[in-house]
Amino acid sequence: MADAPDPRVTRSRAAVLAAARDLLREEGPAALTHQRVAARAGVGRATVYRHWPQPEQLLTDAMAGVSMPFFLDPTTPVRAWLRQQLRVLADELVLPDVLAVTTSLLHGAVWQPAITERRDRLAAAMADRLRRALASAVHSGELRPAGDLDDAAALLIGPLLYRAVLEPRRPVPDTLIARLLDQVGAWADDGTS
Amino acid sequence: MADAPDPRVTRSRAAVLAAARDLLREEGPAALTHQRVAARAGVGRATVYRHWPQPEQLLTDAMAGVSMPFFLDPTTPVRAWLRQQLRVLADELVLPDVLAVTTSLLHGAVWQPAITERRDRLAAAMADRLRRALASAVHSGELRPAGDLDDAAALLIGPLLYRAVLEPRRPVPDTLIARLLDQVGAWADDGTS
DNA sequence: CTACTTCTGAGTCAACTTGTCTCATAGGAT
DNA sequence: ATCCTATGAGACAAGTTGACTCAGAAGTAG
Repeated sequence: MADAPDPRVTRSRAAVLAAARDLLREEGPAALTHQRVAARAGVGRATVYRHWPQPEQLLTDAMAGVSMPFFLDPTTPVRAWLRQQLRVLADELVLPDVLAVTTSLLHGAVWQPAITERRDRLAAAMADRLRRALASAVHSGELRPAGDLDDAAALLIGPLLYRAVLEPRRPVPDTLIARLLDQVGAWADDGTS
Repeated sequence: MADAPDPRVTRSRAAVLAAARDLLREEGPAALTHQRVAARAGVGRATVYRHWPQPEQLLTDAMAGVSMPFFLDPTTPVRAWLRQQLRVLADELVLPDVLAVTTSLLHGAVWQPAITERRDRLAAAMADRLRRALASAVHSGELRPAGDLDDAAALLIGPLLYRAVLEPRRPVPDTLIARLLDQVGAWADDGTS
């Protein structure tokens, strides 16, 4: 039972992680050295080494602080839920914290196996959630799909990702989201246009 | 007139850039230190410093070696040309060299102004080329657009980018590309289905 | 072929960073 | 009040960085 967490440990970890998140957002993952994080957190350098012997773990934990709870708990009608989820995703993706974590994840995944695994889990989770939600809509008769449901993640999230990382100054209009929705298939008219 | 390029300079630059590209592909931009590049290129460390005083320039030049000549010189019918361009783009994006440059570009653009500018130029060029090609198709009556042509880049390239950086093990089937094409608008029947 | 200019690579050097270790001390449990 | 443990300060060797020097090789011009 790890039931008695020393308050000092809790405090140190929190301060370091907050500093790491700030540095990640402001200057990118390369700034997450033990020294800089320790200085920013107002903490001894040795303390950072104690809790995170390898800088990679520090980056991982800092990224984990920004979670991505998208496409969870679908509601009916699925179309309205999906529209709202895509809207939220588009808006969140351009937030500095989220963008920093996203690009660091995509970038790090190319060369660091630990991050590759994280990325794969995220991608699989998103694809799976979307597939399930859409499958339920198909089952209930709300949606007549226009193609493989396994492609839905790429089709729906892809354009939002493109805007966030390649054209960050162009916001995603609601009309674009509507277009993405229509592309998934034919939706039964539910009055929400 | 810089008409007399010293062969020694040419040779050194070529060797260093080749080494830099290899390192970028194999280990990412963080590996592009003067020391490692010099060692890999079989060149003196001072030589690398002479030509690229700042490591950032070295990264930029190494990335420039992998160009992205997509969506150039549209032909008619535009639909067939676009399908072929998307096919090539999807296939190229997963190549190690291209993927390394792409993710480094997206990642670096978040914090390094020089790379931000590169990314913006690339994004603007792709959007512009696509917009022009589609506009000509509209003008010739080949395409009846289903929405803003300025969104075409995000709609067409976004899903391919998503697959490349988030689901690199899932190839892009031709059926997905066909789906992307149909989403741009209604194409006049040209017999190529 | 000779004399010149320029680039190269090896090396030195100080400043800095990294990872490890020690130790006095303060915060927190009992 | 007493013990325990995490902390922060600092020391330390090893490695890296960026700047510099210099002899010699490569290339050019006569």
